[in-house]
Amino acid sequence: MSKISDKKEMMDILYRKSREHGLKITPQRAAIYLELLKAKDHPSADIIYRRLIKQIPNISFDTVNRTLLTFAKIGMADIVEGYGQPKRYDPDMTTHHHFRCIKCNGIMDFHNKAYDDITVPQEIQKQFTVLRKKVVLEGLCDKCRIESERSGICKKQKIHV
Amino acid sequence: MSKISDKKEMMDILYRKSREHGLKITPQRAAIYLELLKAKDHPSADIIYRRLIKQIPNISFDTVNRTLLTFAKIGMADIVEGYGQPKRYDPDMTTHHHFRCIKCNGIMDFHNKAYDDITVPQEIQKQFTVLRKKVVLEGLCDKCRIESERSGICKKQKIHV
DNA sequence: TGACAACTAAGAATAACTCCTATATAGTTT
DNA sequence: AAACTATATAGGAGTTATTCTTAGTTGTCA
Repeated sequence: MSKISDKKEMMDILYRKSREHGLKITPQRAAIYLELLKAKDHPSADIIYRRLIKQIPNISFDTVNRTLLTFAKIGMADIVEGYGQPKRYDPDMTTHHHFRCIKCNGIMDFHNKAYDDITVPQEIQKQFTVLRKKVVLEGLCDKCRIESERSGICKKQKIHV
Repeated sequence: MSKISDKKEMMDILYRKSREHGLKITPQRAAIYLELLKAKDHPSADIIYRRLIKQIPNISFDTVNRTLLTFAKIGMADIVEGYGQPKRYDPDMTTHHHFRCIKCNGIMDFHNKAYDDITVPQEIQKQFTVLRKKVVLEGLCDKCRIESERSGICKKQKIHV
């Protein structure tokens, strides 16, 4: 749930950042960025691709994937932490935090002042240059919790997460 | 840097957890678990596999991968947050936090009382069942920072992270 | 407006799993 | 301690996600 209010302002980011890094602004790149801004679900390259082919039927997956990686490199998007499987992108570059459901892998953004203000320990500051900090909460979303309960508390002898 | 002092105690976990879930203790499984305990680098299945074939030459990658996933399912290992690419495992199940280098992808564990004690916001508690919480710090490790600086502050027209 | 670095589509190649199947074996049960 | 059986295994095939290659195209800057 990115708090992106002004799309024009966001497109300025595309122009400014592209210029800064000597990158060209192509129709594909602009479309990919708009699609990412629109998305609230931390989409993978494949999902963005599938949304885009409706408007640009012959865009290639590689272009989408490459462009999203470029956005991540120049600080126009973040790759959100996942646990294997496809990379997922987030156009919200402001400090925010994540709740992740360990069952459905859904990630929910949230903002929290106290979390924003955590201080980096001395021992870490000495060894590393910290550019970003975030709190990751993990557990079950309501939907998955209810499902787990419905499917029986704990069938003995069977693994289930 | 997992704080694992007593390997015998850790092997007990293998026996206890396996029994709990009706899983068999095979030589492969024990070897995979020992190898994971030994590792301090949050290895991927492939890395564990390559370390193991030295002692068990005909072990299959699938067995290693499947077993590590099983460990994660029954709470004997964690899959650490990654950004695409292979899943990486951590045998340290105690609450701890991560620093991740955005360049070399190295992950360093650290413990911090203040971070352990952060409280989950009401809005999250209402919607989700939080099972775990951790702070993820991201940036550059010393090695990569020095390398970035050496390769020029910012070659214009070139992207580099 | 022309040079050229950056970009593109399409498809091939690679990486990282994941599934399939026939065989083997751990942990009972007898 | 032999038989049983659910689970595990090796090896290879299949799948998914990503990256590379190539030939041709297009923004940008001079």
